[in-house]
Formats: sequence, C-alpha cells, structure tokens
Amino acid sequence: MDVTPPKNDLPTLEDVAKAARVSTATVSRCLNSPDRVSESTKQRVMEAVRELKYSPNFGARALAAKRTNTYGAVIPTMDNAIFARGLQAFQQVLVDNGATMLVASSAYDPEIEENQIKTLISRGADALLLIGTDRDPGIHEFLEERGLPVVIAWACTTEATLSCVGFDNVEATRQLALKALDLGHHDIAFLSAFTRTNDRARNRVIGARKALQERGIDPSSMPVVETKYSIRSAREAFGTLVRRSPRPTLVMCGNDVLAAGAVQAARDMGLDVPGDISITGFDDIELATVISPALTTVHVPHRKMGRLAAEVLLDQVRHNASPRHVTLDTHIVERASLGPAP
Amino acid sequence: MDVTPPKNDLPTLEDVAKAARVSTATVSRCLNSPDRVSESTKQRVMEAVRELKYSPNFGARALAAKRTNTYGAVIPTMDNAIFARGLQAFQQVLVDNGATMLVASSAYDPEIEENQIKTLISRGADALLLIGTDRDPGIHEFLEERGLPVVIAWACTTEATLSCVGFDNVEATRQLALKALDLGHHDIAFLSAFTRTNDRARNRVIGARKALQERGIDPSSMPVVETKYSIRSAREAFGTLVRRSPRPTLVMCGNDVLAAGAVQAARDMGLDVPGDISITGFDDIELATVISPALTTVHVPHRKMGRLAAEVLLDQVRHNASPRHVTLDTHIVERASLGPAP
DNA sequence: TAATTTAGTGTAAGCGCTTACATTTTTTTA
DNA sequence: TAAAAAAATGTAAGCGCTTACACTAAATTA
Repeated sequence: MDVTPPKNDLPTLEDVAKAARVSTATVSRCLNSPDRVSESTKQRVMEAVRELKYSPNFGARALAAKRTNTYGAVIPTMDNAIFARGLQAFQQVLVDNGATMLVASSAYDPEIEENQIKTLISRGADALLLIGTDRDPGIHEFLEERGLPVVIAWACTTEATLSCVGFDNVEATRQLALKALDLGHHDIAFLSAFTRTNDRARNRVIGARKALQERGIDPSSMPVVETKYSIRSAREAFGTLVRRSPRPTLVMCGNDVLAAGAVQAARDMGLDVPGDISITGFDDIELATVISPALTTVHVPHRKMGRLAAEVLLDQVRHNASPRHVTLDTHIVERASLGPAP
Repeated sequence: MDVTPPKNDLPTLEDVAKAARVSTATVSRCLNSPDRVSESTKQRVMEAVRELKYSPNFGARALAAKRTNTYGAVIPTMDNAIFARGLQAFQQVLVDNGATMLVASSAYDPEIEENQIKTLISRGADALLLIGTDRDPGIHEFLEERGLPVVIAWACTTEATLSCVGFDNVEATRQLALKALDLGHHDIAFLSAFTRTNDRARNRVIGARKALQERGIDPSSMPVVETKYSIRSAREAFGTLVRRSPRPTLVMCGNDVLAAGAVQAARDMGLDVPGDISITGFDDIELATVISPALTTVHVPHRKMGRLAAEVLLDQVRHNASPRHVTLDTHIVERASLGPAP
C-alpha cells in the first residue's frame, strides 16, 4: 500500500529557462514583475511557458518568497447556508484580488479547529478567518505572536489584536424578544443550537433573557432546549418545549433552520402559527421566506460579512493596516410567524 | 502598499533539532516515521516540538517529499446546498484519512475553472474532484498526462482515465417526466438552470424531451426557460412560462430551488398547486420538504456522492487503484406538488 | 569472545523557486 | 564620441524540509 502514483514530473522554471534560452531569474521575473523584462524576451518566455504548460510550484515559491497570497478560513461546517454564503463572498473578494482561499471545517469541535488552524498556518496562510470567539485564549496569543492577521466573523470581539466583522448577537435577540414581549408574550421558550462551544448560540439565549429581565420576568424561568442544527431534531425538541405547562406562547429559535422545524412540528400538532403559538427565527436565510407561515426573524448580512472580512484581511496583509472592529447592523424582518399572544 | 507584514519567523526543524540536541533528520523521522526512532529521543524531540510550538512548513515538505496529501475540489459555488453538502462529506472522509481538502469555486465559468484547476495543481494537489463533464477536453488530457487522479462528480462519464461518482441525469428526469405523462400531463414546460456550460442542467432537459418523444409528443414543443439559480429569478421565469397558451399543466424544474420559486409564484398568482398546475423539482434538498405543497422531486444522494468521491480518489492515490465509474441510484420522491392533470 | 546483525543517528544533497548582487547591454547626457 | 546612467540579464545563495547513505553502538549469533 501507499504506492506513489506515477505522477509525471511537471516542467520546472529551469525547463522554461532552457527552452527560452534565458536564466531562471529572468523567467521568474517574467512571471512576478513583468515590467522589469524586455518585451522581446518576455514573449519568448511566455511562449515557452505555454508550450510546456508550465505552472509554478507553489511550495517552492512559498519557500523562497515567504508569502503565499493565501488566506485561510476555518468554519464549523460548510453544510450550513450562512457559512457557505459568507465564504463564497469571502472567496470572491480574494479571487478578485489575486489571492486564494483555503477552507477547513471544524465540525464545531475546538480541538479540530485548533488543528485546522495549525494546518492552515503551516500551509503558509497569510491571514486567517475564524468564526466566533469561543476558543482557547492560547490560540489567539499564538496567532498574535506569529503576527498573523486574524479576523473573527459572525461575532464581535474587543481584543485589540484581532479584527472582527460581526454583529451583536445579544442585542439582536434582545430586540426581537422585546418586540415579542410587547405583543403580550410572557411564556417564552427558547430552542437553541448547542451552546457549549458556540458563543453565537449562547449570546442569543442571553439576549432573550436580558429582555425578560428588563420587563420584570425572571429570566431563569425561560425554558431552553438545545438541539442539533437540523429540521428533524428541531421538530423533536419543539415537542418537549410545547408539552411544558404553562405552554409557551412563543418559541424563539436560535436560527432559521430550527425555526423551520418548529413550524412544521407545530403544524403537525394541529397548532396554528401564530394563532396558537408564535415562532421566531434568526439569520434570514431562504428557508425563512419559503416556509409558511414565513418566519419573523433577524436579518443578518452574511454575504456582506464575508466580503468585508476579506477586505479587512487584505488591508492588513497588503497595507499593514491595523486590526479593525466592524459591527454590522441587523434588523428584524417581520413576517408571519410572530403574532400577538393568544 | 504591499508592505510585508511583520510576521515573526516560525521555528524550523533545525530549531527543534538544536533544542532536542539531535540532527534534523532525527526530528524529521520523529514526525514522519516515529517507529524508527528510540523512545527516549522521541520524547525529547516531541517535548521540543511542543515547547517551540513547531509546525512543519508545508511548502518545504511538499518540495522535498513530492507529495502533499492534499486533495483539490473545484465546484461551481459553495452557495448551493448540494455542493456544500457533498463537499462537507468529501472533506470528512479526507480528514479521517489524514488528508486535507483544498476548495476553489468557478462560478460556473469554464475559464475560471481552468485557472482554479491549475492553481490546485501547482499547490501540489495529489488528486482532483471536478463537477460534471462540461469542459475543454484539453483539460482532461492535460490532467491525464500529469497522471493526476481525477473524479467527476454529479455526473457520469465513460472516459476511461477519469473516475466518476454520479448519477444519470437524463434517466432520472425521464422517469419523472414519464410519471407525469401517466398522470395525464401533456402540456409540460421546463424551468431550467443555464445549460450552456452545465451538462447536468442540459441533461435534465434532454431527459424530459426523451420521455415526451416516447409518448409521441413532439419534444421540441416543450417550452424551456433558463434562469439563474435563485428563488427570485425562478418566480419571474415561472411567470413567462405560465403566460403561454395553452397554459402548461406541469412545470418541471431543473432543481428544487427553482421549483420553490415556481411554487411561490403560482401561489401568488392564485393558482393551486397541484390543482391548477403541477410543479416538480430535482435534488431533494431540505427546501423540498419545507415548502408547501412539498415538492415531488428526484432524490439525489449528495452526501454519499461526496463520501464515495473521496474514497475513490484515496484509493487511486494510495493504492494505485484504477479509475472507477460509479453510478448511484436516484429515486423519485412523491410528495404533494405533482398531481393529475386538471 | 569475535563476527554479524540490527537499531538509532548523523551527514549532506537536493526539491523548485526568489532575489540580492554582479555583470552586461542599451540609452542618455555632456 | 566618451562617460555616466539606466535597463536587462545572469549568478548563485538560500528558503525548510526529506531521505539515501554512512556511521556508531547495541544486540544477537556462532
């Protein structure tokens, strides 16, 4: 086993140099700073490059030049519309600027995340995109020591050495809860994603509690159920929440996928949404408009976040800019799933 | 501009060697074939590795060892649940086998795709995952010359030098159309993704035409509208399709996202689905179950495809296995959006 | 005990590129 | 036309790693 594949050797800089009858330095210059080479030799070299289908060896280049033009991103999973969407935008900006993106996913596991971060670094990433703030502080120190620009996305941080492009998860949920309280909901339950290693999820629960507190309701009285990121799991979890007494008049969900599951479960139980029970989401992904009733949710500018994250990083790497802390606005999108308390 | 960031130098193999008072070769062996080193030195070395937070330089390693344990994937876009899902599975298998995935997206543009392929190769990808068969044949030749294992996913190919893990887009759509014809639909319209550089989309239209032909209907009479992959665009496109006379009794959609847009548009126009008009999808993503009426669609095992693609590639790289052609089964999922013709 | 193996390490030659510096050629200026 | 400046090119020293080969020390065998 572990037989090396019969990979033909790729042509090297030297091959091109020979073919074009110049030195390797000249070929290298043709590729990296074409304006420092005369028009005639440039043509000859480019011809040879085409002829041989030459493509520079990345490892060698990185080794010699000590920069890679590569930006790493470690996300929990691609199988989640919000990250997929954000990353696509992130990559777009990078490609437009002649850079390359490297992605790795951590499956929400801090240990895997740490490994992936190291992998990306050893691959020469010039900068890193990380999701949220929940990780061993040692990692941030480590990254700072290395002088590696890092942007935290989907959350905000006050750490001065880190950039962030995010939004206030606590505040956004608080506002939504406040709106619900104004509609007369007192028995609110929360259907959350797992919070243990997920600051976004945790902060959303906190935001809801905060709103309750402000209105004189004991925040610890709010039932919270945590479940997996899937419609199916949300359906089950919704059941346990609804069976409580008094039955909640509103189930706030940590994201739209959970909310979609909740809506389906409610329908299956013969409950009218929002007549009998209200449901809210978070994120405003496509799902939110497709399900009926359409979800009242918090709109998060995922694409914009990805785009900005790339720009911030490019700025730090290319222009030595300082870390930036960008807090994007979110807003409540009122659709049909939140109504007055029955 | 273009100032180099103040990146501190990472520790090198040599630093570790010095700290552990051994040669660089020994350190290298500790990392790559630990059983060839005595227990005591191994401990000393590992201690030094930890101490210095050493992580090997990937470029240098690739350069010296001529393999990277890296698998590249070029997909149209991550912002499409089917690819996101498949890729996540693909990566999972790779990580479980100690390999790394590199992703790049092409935005459905053949030229960008070609560039991305080259980028991945120059980064030392040991193998490549590509979507579909639509590309300059020269690229396949080029990859073959290099002896680079390649797997085509989401479609099948008969090219002997390429592996594929896909399904029969023509046949799947044909079956679905046949079922609709049996339900009495004669005026069928097709809402498709852009077909110009997308064999999957094209083959789905072909499958529908084939079914019509078999039942004695002129396949060229079927109206086809192509549109962007988004609910919004599908809504508009649906309008132009429905305004035709005779009004189609069924609009087959090239994928579930388009179908979701179609269903919404129909509802907005006061048309009952499937009472007044039937709609079908393709892919069976979550959306299909969430929208009402739930979509009758073709189930495609996206995750399984990603998983298998990784396994096929690993086999070729690690065990020198021959290319494999895997055709996965799809099946029609009957839900509510397809009914008898009115 | 001497002669072989075997296990554990070290030495040093690249891998394919970039780039500081040296050299040659061309252009400009006096 | 000669000298100086500018432009184009070449030379060669690494970048951080792996690995063939050489070597030493310990374990085995006769």
